[in-house]
Amino acid sequence: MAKGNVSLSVIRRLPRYHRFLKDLLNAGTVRISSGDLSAKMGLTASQIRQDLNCFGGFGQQGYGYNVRDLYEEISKILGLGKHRKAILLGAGNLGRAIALHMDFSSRGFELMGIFDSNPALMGLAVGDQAVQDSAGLEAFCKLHRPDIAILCIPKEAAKAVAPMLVRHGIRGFWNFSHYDLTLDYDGIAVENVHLGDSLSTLCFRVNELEQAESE
Amino acid sequence: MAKGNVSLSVIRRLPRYHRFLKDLLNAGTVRISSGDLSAKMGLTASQIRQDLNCFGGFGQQGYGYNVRDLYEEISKILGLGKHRKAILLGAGNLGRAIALHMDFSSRGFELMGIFDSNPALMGLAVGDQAVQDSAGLEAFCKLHRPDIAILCIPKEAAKAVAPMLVRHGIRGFWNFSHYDLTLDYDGIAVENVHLGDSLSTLCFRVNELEQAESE
DNA sequence: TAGATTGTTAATCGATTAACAATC
DNA sequence: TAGATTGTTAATCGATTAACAATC
Repeated sequence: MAKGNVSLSVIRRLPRYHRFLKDLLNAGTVRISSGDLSAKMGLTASQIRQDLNCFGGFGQQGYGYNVRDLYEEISKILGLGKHRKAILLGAGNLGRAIALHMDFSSRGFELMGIFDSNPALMGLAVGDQAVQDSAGLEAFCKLHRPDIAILCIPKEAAKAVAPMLVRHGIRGFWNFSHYDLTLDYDGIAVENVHLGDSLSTLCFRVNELEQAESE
Repeated sequence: MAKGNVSLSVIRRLPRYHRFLKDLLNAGTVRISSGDLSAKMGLTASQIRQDLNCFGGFGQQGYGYNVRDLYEEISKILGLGKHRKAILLGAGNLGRAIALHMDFSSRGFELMGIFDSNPALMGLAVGDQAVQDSAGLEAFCKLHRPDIAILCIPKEAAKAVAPMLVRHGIRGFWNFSHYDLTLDYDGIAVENVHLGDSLSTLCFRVNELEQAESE
């Protein structure tokens, strides 16, 4: 399945393929060619074939790709359905929304615990969980060995807690904080979600379009 | 200031420069060289100089860059501090968190209204706003002419409401839904935040690291 | 078999990095 | 002036696109 090192650009497109294939599957489509899929997704057919062939030949000449097979292959490649253990740090607005809004289980994760240091939030119900005191976080990690940590805490708190998490075997961070984990840790997967940066980018692009218009 | 067309890769780095410069400014740093900044940010000095020179020569040979000046230049380039009008569609967990968590005003936006179609949410207070009925959305748009719409609604709802928003002059979408706006509209800025895709990518990368370890 | 479409190699394009002359 | 560091051009690298032989 895996073929050496696949570039991050390719990997980042996989979840999107996965989504489109799921829709096709739900719509009852049995087969699709790279050409048809490219039209639906706004990519080139070449890129789709190139991307998929990083992982193996899933198609059939003259026919295209079987939607269900390809969907399941990509699920496997992504490693969804592994039930890794996740913990969430920070039960503020964003943290609570992430806990309630995301479908963790369909993406190979189980949310095992929600932690915060604010006494006012202790015991607060968030979905089927109760917010726990960060004071117990290290003991929890020792006992349960979570695989990934979701950081919905301020920059300084993230910086302070990260070494402990790494020491206890955390393998990935889903990082909503402004702390630059990538710079300090090696061999650990970090996915940054910088919402503020995204909004700033939108601001730039709206201005750019407006300027182009008035010229 | 603007120098023709700047690539999206460069633009996406600007908010990050902006953040680091703000930190330097708060720390009282007066000047910084591309070399020092590159070490802090994990980039090459070359790239920093290349990026900045898309917009003009902000440095001084033999000295480097003045932190405050550069910070303000980038603010200007991004167009922060313009007070554009934003509306938020979808007052679910994610929508409410975005409304409460983001600092819109420091990024050139003013959140003018929050809309939802769920009767149970009507009038609910979210920060200093109350959730309004989507039934009144078109009239609101006609009257207030919002610049951007934040979509925290399901795919089908996004698809249904987008044409109306575009008709009333929306210039940008901050899109948290799975609807692919980019495919249907031209000349409108779309920033997608696909949280699910990001989580799936993390899943892949954690697996990849683990496999590499066991080899 | 003929038509369609893949898998894969080669060509192109764009982005990053290196190098260095200009200059503060 | 000498040292430092930019702005900018040239070289490298990687990603995307095009082309086509293989083959279902």
